[in-house]
Amino acid sequence: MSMSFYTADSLKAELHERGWRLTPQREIILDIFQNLAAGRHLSAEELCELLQKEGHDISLSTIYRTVKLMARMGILRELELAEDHKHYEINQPHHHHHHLICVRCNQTIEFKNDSVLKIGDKTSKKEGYHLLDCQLTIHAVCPACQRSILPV
Amino acid sequence: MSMSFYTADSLKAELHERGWRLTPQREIILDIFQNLAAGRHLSAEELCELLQKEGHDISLSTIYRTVKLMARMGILRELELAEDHKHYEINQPHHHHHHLICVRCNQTIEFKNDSVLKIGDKTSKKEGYHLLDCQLTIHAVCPACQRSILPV
DNA sequence: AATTTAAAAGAGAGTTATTCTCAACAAGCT
DNA sequence: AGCTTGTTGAGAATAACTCTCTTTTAAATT
Ligand SMILES: [Zn+2]
Ligand SMILES: [Zn+2]
Ligand SMILES: [Zn+2]
Ligand SMILES: [Zn+2]
Repeated sequence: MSMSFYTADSLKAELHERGWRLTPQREIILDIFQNLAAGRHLSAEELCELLQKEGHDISLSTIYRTVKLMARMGILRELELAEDHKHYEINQPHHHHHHLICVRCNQTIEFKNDSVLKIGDKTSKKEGYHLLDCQLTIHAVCPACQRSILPV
Repeated sequence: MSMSFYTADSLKAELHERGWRLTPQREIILDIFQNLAAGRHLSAEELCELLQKEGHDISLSTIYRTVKLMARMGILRELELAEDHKHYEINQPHHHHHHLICVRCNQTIEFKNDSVLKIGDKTSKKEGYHLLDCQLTIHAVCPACQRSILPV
């Protein structure tokens, strides 16, 4: 699994390894995710608003490019919740969690489970893959929706 | 977990329970997925092409509506692979599998792991949710992409 | 078998998250 | 300081998916 904490310098080093550059935008976005409350995740739009609130005008194009880049580097987790857009959060194995989603009302519960990461480690190692992240997504019907007779 | 095999009759019964109807379109689409090779999954577009090849003209609207409906009933699994669209396959616990995806080239390996379903069962039961499906998605870098110096 | 009612299908427009394009800019090397 | 090339920003383009509305039809009722 990738390292659990990135500084501007370690990000710079890892970018340079691949011939890429550390820009102020990338540094600021990394900083936002580093300082996000545990368990909080942002969509591209939410990240854009948060950046503006803090006085940083970074274009949506750059935001989309940066979170995708960081996800592919293993710095961010790309979460597919039951919505029509992606969420991102910093990738720290210690705070690893997974999602239990109601397919009717989309209510989502986060839960932890240590064996999931072990399965991910074992499986990727066996195939020679370099693990970045693993996510268990459970689709189910929540208690409230089980009681309701309403369609969907 | 839901039943592992649906006939037209059992689908009809389950639809009627909720005041819904069994249409020829729904029956045909169920049949397609029942007869799909194990491990094969279809996008909405792919399903549409396959239906046309077999002489069934079902509109894309209906296809999108039907796979979404069947996923919410637990009949189909909705897979979020590393592409820009969803895939569907029949939901049979016996053939349950999960996905190891290269974030650079999107190559996907399917693998089985019995404990994943157990974790899903335990977690949903604990929260009072009715389990429909659970999927472990591993994001990683494949051996070929580890060797390549190319960006992305 | 005919009637009735509401669910579902089909066609196409509409939505929107995300990607693409390209000119202007700037990080980092010499 | 100058050069090379990766990156940004703005907006257009893309495409998966949903919505709207009219027509059709499943299936319950008479
Ligand atoms: Zn989360
Ligand atoms: Zn619910
Ligand atoms: Zn599969
Ligand atoms: Zn690869």
